[in-house]
Amino acid sequence: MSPKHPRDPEATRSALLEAAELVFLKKGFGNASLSEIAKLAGITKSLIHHYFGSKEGLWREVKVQRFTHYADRQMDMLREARPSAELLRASMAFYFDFLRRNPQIVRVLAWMFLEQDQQECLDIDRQLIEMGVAKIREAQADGQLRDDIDPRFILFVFIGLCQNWFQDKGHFLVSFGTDGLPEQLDEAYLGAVIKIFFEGLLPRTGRDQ
Amino acid sequence: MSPKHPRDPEATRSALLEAAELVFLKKGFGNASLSEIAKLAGITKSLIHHYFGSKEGLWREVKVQRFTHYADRQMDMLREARPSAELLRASMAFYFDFLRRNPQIVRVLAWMFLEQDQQECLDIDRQLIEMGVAKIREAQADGQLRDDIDPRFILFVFIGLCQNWFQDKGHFLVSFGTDGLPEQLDEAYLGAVIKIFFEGLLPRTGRDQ
DNA sequence: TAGGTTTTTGACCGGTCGGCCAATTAATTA
DNA sequence: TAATTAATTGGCCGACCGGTCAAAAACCTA
Repeated sequence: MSPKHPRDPEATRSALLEAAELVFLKKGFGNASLSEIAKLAGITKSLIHHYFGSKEGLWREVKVQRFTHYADRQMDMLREARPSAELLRASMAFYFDFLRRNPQIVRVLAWMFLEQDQQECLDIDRQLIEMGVAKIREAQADGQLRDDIDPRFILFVFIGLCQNWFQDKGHFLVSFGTDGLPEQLDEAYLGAVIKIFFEGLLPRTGRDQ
Repeated sequence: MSPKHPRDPEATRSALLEAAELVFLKKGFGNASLSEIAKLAGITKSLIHHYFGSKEGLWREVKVQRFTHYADRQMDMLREARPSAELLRASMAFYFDFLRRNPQIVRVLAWMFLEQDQQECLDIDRQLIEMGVAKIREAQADGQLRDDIDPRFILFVFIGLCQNWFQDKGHFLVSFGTDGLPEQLDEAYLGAVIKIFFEGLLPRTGRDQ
């Protein structure tokens, strides 16, 4: 006779992680309670300790999981990007779109900032940045980007302009208003940012694009 | 004979607020405990309820206090800024410097994002934004800034580029490294950002500045 | 000085939290 | 099938949480 409660440790584990991410990202570490997470995952609180040792352990795992997923996708993008201004534009659109489809990562990064805690993801992150900086440096050497700005600042601004939108988009909606802006606000912002990022705010007097 | 425990309600109140800001901004609302705040302020927990009603009340007051201070200074800046590209540059430096000297506001804003809670400061904020947008629009009409970008996006990017630095500066330091960058990293970043923001990344072929 | 008000205290409450443990149930191995 | 291991449960613990309350202490007013 088959058991009434068949077991599936991996499914349990991932259900737990999923529930934990949901609750942690909504309420933050301190405000989240293990009982709520357990209930949402359909298991007992004790199982959390069985799989992750402690509340901190679970939170750490949630962050690492999200961050590595994030890093993997970014790495994919960087690998296939050839260094040129045109492809930097495309990379920006790609990165922007990734954040749009994975809003969790923006919250994870915000929590990491507030908790001053980024230790676990340092190595991956550094690797990511080295790749990005190298690409930009090449494009500068090619004369496709101005070379009087440190490539690290360029990359930082690149990332920040995208993240910032999804972090403060709500702020924009309620305080800036959307009168006269197109339906697809995300695209409109991205378009504006790309213009500013590449061409700047000052009117161009020459015939350069 | 003089009393052993002289009273000073205002001093108590502000000591309480100061301690609360410290603890709340460090740990967040959920992780902070009233006992810790009270201890730090040198008073009893009960006094918190006497002055602010509840933990939420105290947190709200901390945020409002910080935010209005922030808004006041920004308002000062906007009032005296004449609309021109040159003064937009100066405004950016001013705003940047304000954030540097008031790192708390960056954390407050981050907490507000994560808690989806900006209700209390909406009116002030909207007022601020209207002023900023008006200035930019004037500068566009004068031909000092390109006018094919919505001024709201310009203001948003303006603010974001500054905030982003102080939010992710730590990230920059550990992952980007500082080799070959000047001692005053803040200034170096500001300089780079101003270049990008106004002139863009693409090489300028004409003789325009 | 007498009476009333505000500030401050310390003891206390019910509730929830994270964590622990012994017992039970399912899966694995021999 | 028997023995072992892993997954899962429910009950329980001490600690701490935010909040309440009555009383003491300082201040104000008359």
